Amino acid sequence: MNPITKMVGHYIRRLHQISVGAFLSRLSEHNIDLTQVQFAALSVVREFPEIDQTSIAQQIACDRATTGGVIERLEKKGYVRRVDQKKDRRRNLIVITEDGRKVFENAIPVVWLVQEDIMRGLNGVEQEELLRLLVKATRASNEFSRAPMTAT
Amino acid sequence: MNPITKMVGHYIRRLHQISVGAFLSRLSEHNIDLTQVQFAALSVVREFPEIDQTSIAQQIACDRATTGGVIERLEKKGYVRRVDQKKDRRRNLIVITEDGRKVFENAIPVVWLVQEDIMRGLNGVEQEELLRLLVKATRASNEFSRAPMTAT
DNA sequence: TGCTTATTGTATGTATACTTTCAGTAATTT
DNA sequence: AAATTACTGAAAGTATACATACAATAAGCA
Repeated sequence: MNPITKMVGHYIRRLHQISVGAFLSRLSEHNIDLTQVQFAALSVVREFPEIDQTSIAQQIACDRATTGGVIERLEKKGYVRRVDQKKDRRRNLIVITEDGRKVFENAIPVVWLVQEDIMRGLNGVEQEELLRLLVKATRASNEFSRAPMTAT
Repeated sequence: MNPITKMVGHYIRRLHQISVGAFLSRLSEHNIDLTQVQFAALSVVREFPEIDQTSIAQQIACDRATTGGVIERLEKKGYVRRVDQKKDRRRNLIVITEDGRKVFENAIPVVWLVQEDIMRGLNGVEQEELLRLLVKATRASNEFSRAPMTAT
């Protein structure tokens, strides 16, 4: 018996693969060109009208380098704009565009379907319990993570 | 309230980040140079003395391209060897080396510590329940995944 | 036997996700 | 005011993780 079949990390990796895959196929079914992380970034940019990349990184729990790439791809698709700021010239302020807002709103109902896809093997009680345990475990280890979430 | 804070996928991604991070720091504390996936691949190569890349891919649930890269890095470190086969010249047989065997065995106890790290916020009952739910959800969605696990 | 199909590994391109390092800029301290 | 420290974004390097396409090879079938 292979030791990996008893390791949580292995199943977390698997479920992450499944989650990413389900997200992509569901959204492309609806002709929406967004990844999971791009959706997360867009949701933050929408919520906070003028936000810089470092703050986005903290909200979506990616590091600055990764977040920079995510924003770059969103910008290339025309869903956000980078605005130079005069007050602090190190920072880019990221602003959602009309296209970005539209795509995000179209994506929301589809994204809820993905939740079902991921947990399709579990009944209602189990689904709630999995979410609860994931949140609890994540919260407890958040501070030990390289890119901790600093927002609630 | 940001919608991503209610999405399972978001927490699965977070816990995966935490898991990968914990794995790397624990193992580097013990001067072992292995990633989670490399460990998984090594464990399969050890269990099946003469195995080809596609079969490894199925066991660790990565696609062939990704697995090729993993094996390449393990080969570069001297933990596995690629052996040309005469019977079927498309296939490489992957064989674990003595170094690889040693590293793997040293890694095993450290890897168990990682399991604790990941679930440090949960009590014993919750830890078992999380593992159970992860296994159940993964199994149910396995067939829908791009790189399904074909081994038990 | 010859043709078609399937399989294996690889190459290329994209997207996360991190590390380190760096330049430019701002804030703080002396 | 000058020096130090901190912050911001970006660049380069590594490792998954996929899609797609391809060449070489093997297996199946007519």
